Amino acid sequence: MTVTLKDIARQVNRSVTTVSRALHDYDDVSSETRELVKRTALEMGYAPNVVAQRLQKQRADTVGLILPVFGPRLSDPHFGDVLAGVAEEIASAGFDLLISMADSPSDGLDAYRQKIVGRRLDSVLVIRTQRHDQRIRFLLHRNMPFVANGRVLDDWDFPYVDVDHAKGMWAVVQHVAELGHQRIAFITGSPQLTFVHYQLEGFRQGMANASLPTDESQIVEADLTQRGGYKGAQILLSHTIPPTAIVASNDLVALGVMSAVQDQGLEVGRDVAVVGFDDIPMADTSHPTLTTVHQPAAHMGQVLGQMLISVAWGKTLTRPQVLVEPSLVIRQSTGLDLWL
Amino acid sequence: MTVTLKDIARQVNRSVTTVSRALHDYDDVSSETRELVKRTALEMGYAPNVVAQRLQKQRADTVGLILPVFGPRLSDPHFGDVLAGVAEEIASAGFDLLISMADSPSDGLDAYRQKIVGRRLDSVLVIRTQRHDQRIRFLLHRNMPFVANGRVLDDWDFPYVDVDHAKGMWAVVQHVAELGHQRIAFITGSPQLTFVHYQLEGFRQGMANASLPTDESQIVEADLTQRGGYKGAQILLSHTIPPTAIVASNDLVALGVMSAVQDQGLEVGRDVAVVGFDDIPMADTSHPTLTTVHQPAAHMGQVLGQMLISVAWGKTLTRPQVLVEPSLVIRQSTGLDLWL
DNA sequence: TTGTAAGCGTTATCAT
DNA sequence: ATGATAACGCTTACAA
Repeated sequence: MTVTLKDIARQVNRSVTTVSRALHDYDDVSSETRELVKRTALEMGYAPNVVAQRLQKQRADTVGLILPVFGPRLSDPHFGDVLAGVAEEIASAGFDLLISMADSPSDGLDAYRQKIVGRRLDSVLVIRTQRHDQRIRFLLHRNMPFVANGRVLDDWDFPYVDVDHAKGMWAVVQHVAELGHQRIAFITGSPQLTFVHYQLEGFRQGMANASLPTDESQIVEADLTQRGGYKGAQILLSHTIPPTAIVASNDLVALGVMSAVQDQGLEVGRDVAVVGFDDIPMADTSHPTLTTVHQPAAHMGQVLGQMLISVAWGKTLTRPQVLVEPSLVIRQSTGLDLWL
Repeated sequence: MTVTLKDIARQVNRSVTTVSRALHDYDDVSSETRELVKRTALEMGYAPNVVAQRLQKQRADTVGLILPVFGPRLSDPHFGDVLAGVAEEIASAGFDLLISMADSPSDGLDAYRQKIVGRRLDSVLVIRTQRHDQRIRFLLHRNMPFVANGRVLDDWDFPYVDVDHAKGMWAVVQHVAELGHQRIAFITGSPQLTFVHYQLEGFRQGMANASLPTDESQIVEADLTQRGGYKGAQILLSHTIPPTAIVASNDLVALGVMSAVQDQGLEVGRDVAVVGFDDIPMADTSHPTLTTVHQPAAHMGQVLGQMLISVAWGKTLTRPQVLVEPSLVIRQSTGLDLWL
């Protein structure tokens, strides 16, 4: 059925070795043979068996991503953009992206073992890092090439790309406080997540810097989805003294918040200011448009992709830790003109 | 460095064969040896070399997706949801999802050749089908296992899962016409795409059924993104007689349309009705919420996943062609209450 | 119950 | 310029 080197060899009356070398343009094969081999290969519809090549070469030319059970879904636009950047970048180096889902809730440690030790992957992308991330501990311990999209709180040395969430959130609070808001609420994801941790840090520092007290009851934890934001906002708005501004851990949550605010008959930007994080495309076309913190998702994906390829090749990275500066994008949901 | 069967064999003083059989629970190996082997394997941190297993077994346990150059981006929520369904489903069968990007604009025919003939993939998912799709022709011709998410216009027999776009769009027009709209515009993607073709068919039939003339200048082609929708709406609204309703090929486009409408100082649902297609999560939290055609994305993904595994195993499908009934979801963007 | 040997398709080494 | 041989790590007849 499938055409192998052996088939071609038989056809052209040469050895398998010669055929292999001819196809790879080795210069110790006569031009006639080379031509003959190449033509025959084409005619017979030959394509190399990548699996065999890999067994021989001991490389997989593949970057892996293991989706944690409680991680971002493939349908999260920000994550999708990062991933698109990664895929694009590694594709240009001939690498593929292998996505598997962690079956166990143990963050897929088993999956890592199986895929990486099993030589199926040359390097691994770790996403949605946690404050003390078992996956990273495991990968470091097994000495496996990986790059993380996010940091950890432990003092470990490993390559990552992250946005400065603390600084971003600090700028958010600053902006909202300058608009005159005093009761600023925050809908977060699990504080186990590193980026949430840093956002909280930035939030608290921002509040302190604006001489505002941080009311812990104004900080609610929710699923990092629109539904989570909707529910979180409902809780906050039902307080006897509801907040006048609601800040969210990401844009999806913020969109849910806007929806809840509007369903209460309130106007976003006038009655309640809303701020997100990520700057997904939706943030610019929602109504009102969403004030948020911009993350260069695709670009970060590309950087991640380059790093993943470098570590896959065993190179040492010239710049293993990349911390991207976020930027505040002020739009209608904080109703700038109305509050000044 | 890496632990192989040979290493274990040496350690326990048995042959590689015995070790292999012990690990696979063959019953012709003594329980003592089995225990010994398994314990040693665990201690040594053994994980099978999947590449070698595959070369031997001649299977890849991998489903492939080759992203066409002009296809949906990973950041498209609807597509992400479908893909999540696929990934989830095939993961439970121990399959992985391999994503590569077509480098050539030739729809990735080369990529198909390389990956499938190269035995790297057991089956392939084809997305965003075109009216006469070269990829499908190629796959059929090479007799390769695949499942398409979408149909073609040629009379070919192959497995697919699709939504009845014609029926969905027909229902949209029906709904909008019943609200009293006469000038109904349509922002589409390229008519080369099968789903756009069927949407156009449904649109025209719906218009005819409502005794409305189809004005071709009211049908504009755009990128299937929010930006595309924004631009398309701008064009339509600048007509001397602008439409009172704008229907879009998907929700992303519709969200862009809403944004453009609102930027013109018009109110969506009152001045201009807007309808999308897909029912992405955003459609429910946008402001106003978006009337759209629901597609059971995750479910379709799961069905696709099951079919992909079946064809990968060479099984014949009991139900190779699945056409899902869409359902109209009426929300605020067609301002039902206002028009009645 | 265990071991030997062949083979999956490819590439690298060493002869010729 | 070409070929024989071994090796990558694993599975599976077949033998013992």
